[in-house]
Amino acid sequence: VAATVTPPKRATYRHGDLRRALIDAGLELARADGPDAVVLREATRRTGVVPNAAYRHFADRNSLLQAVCWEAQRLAAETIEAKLAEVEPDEDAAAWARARVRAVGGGYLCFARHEPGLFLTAFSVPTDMSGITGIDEEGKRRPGPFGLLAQALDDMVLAGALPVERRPGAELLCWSAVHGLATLVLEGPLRAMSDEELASVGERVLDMVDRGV
Amino acid sequence: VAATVTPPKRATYRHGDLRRALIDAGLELARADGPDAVVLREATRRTGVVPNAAYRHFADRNSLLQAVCWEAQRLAAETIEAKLAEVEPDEDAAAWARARVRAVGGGYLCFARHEPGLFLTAFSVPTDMSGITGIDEEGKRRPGPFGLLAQALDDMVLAGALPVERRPGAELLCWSAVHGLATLVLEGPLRAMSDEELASVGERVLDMVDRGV
DNA sequence: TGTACATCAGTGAACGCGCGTTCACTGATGTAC
DNA sequence: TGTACATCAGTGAACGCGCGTTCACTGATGTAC
Repeated sequence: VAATVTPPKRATYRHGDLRRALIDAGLELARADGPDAVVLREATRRTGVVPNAAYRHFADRNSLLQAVCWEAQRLAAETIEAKLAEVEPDEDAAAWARARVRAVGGGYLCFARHEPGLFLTAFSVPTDMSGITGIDEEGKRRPGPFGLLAQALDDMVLAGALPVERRPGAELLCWSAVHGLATLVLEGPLRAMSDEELASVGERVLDMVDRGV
Repeated sequence: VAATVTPPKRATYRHGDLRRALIDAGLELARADGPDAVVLREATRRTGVVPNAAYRHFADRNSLLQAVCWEAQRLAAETIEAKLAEVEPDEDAAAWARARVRAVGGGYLCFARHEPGLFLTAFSVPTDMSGITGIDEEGKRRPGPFGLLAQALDDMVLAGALPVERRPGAELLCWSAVHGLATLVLEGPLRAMSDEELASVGERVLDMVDRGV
């Protein structure tokens, strides 16, 4: 859709960090038009480099997409963490834990709304993120979106807000509900929905999860 | 992925019902590999016709895809109707209505599981199916998947199993939960799930909806 | 400190592919007289 | 019942496009002596 944006210029022969630059370019493409828009040639073009240069850093187009996908997941996790940080501590531990789970869901929906392309890239590209384990970022291991949810649910159990026997698999219930709403709104038949509508339906979905889990 | 399967042969110059044949071919492509696989040229190839012949019946590739998408929705509706038909009447009107809503969800998941390509084609191609109104089929108007759900929820209200004030928008809650599970399992990070696992998680999601709506 | 050389990041040119779509055509059909 | 003609479904050939990927290369860097 969008034409080549960045005028490719470079002083040095070596690029510096081409790998990083390609991922960033791919991220922009994904942001604008979703995972299918992560086109190897376009990424190199925007980086001011010849197409095959990418093969020094990625085995093929798919490897690049994979890297972009992880990055998108990391960004999603950041949005969720921001929402989590907004939750103010409550004396009632159960209520607080509950609020945190809601915040995870809210952050997820928020990310879907504001970064539709990245959302699709993060969550509909075949990647194994089912583990609770996280994502590398500058060396540290941090929990991904799924990990944050799992953690919040664990906290609910600790706070006595969720019976232990209901805990296993609870991630899936939460995730399904919220993910479903997100995709229906993004690519599905609910695209016409306004921000307010989404917010209110979002709350209702979270209510349902809260009551039903 | 799949090579050209059908050897193109035709006795008459005129095809008979090329439009129908192209839709059917497109449906096969969608069944095998999802909406992106609905490729105009391949559809004509399988129909034993020259590529541009398609333009007598469809304005462009997208029109064909749209037609295939509707057809896929119709098939989804049929699966759901089959599940609905299996629900045996209950003296308790409320319980029966409840069971019918569950059946709608179950049919949806069932379709997603057995026809992943068609499922994606039906529900992730931009189409306005938000109306409760249905789909043309041999002249008759029949409710689509969404319509069946709406109807089942209406019945719940009538049976007193759902407070009227909770009715508006309830479709979205149900649909989100079930659709989310379906897409997570299909293209998302839960692809490894076995049939049994899916069935049991499916039940739990339906429980959640049941309790939470 | 200076030179020889291995390393490897980025280049230049090209490949084969399949796609959607357009053009001017030809062949079979159905209708009017 | 038979012929002239309009209609339009399907043909044949071609277009431009952008993609992923491969090849043999050249230029800058860093290390060993």
